[in-house]
Amino acid sequence: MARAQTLSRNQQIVLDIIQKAKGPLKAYSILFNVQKKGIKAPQQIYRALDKLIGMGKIHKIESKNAFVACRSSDCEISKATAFSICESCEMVDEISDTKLSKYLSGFNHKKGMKFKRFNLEFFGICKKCKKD
Amino acid sequence: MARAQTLSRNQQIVLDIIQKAKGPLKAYSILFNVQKKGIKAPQQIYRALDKLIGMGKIHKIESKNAFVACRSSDCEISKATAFSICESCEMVDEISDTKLSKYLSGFNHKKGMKFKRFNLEFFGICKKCKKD
DNA sequence: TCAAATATGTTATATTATAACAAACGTTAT
DNA sequence: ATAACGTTTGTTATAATATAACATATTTGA
Ligand SMILES: [Zn+2]
Ligand SMILES: [Zn+2]
Ligand SMILES: [Zn+2]
Ligand SMILES: [Zn+2]
Repeated sequence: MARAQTLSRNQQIVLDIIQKAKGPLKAYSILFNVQKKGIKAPQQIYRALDKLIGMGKIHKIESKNAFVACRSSDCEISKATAFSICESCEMVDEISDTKLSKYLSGFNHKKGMKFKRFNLEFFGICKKCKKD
Repeated sequence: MARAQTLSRNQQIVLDIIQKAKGPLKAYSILFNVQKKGIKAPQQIYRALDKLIGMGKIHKIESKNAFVACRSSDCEISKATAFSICESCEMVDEISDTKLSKYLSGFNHKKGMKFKRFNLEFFGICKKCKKD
């Protein structure tokens, strides 16, 4: 069983650029940024992204088709993710709120479905954008 | 001010097919299904989808890039949406739980951002799929 | 050291979504 | 009525996002 504790070359390159970024990055923007490092095809990016998501190192912001580094130590397996998203500047902030997370993790569907995972996205205008 | 109480031709066609569907529909699958009615181009579908979303008649399931009819009378403006999604059969069910909705609508970000809207997606295996 | 699993490189293609422009239609005010 | 306005439609082209398929290389571990 390959419990990938260590990242492969491409995975590390992709993770680095996502972690350094100020905001969410799109797959093709990552691709353009790493072409100098020898990565040439979308597949290579998407494969790294998939693995990194699986490890909980990054998250996908579904409403934006973009990727952010995980800033919380809680969600190593990305089972319970929540984000705040500014509709003006595109800023994304990972929410780690224990109460919220517990509340949602304990939430059960009336129709008897047991949830394994959730993703929550809040939208609004961030403080910085409100000033303008 | 055009308060579209009434749907346009294409909007009605697209809404009809989404409402009749058993599960979420993708834009291009809608397109193929309405070509007999004279709709020929993706633009026509996406324009109708945008308007219908704006009216709260349908919702986009972000993690699937697919669209479902609104089954709840609560979310006329799609400000507070929650879904349960089966990872096996792709079934999507809109959750309308007043307590959940109130809890999330009242949730405020620590960093002072005021939320206008949220979307929540739960994932698991539905009852029907569990039996297999 | 050999087999299995994982990662890579590469080309091609599928899927999802928007841009741009022209024409038709439906209101409403004059 | 008719001009003016906003909205909807039709249409062609293209952009952006994501996966298929296959060959090779590298790592892991029995
Ligand atoms: Zn996280
Ligand atoms: Zn902002
Ligand atoms: Zn709804
Ligand atoms: Zn199911």
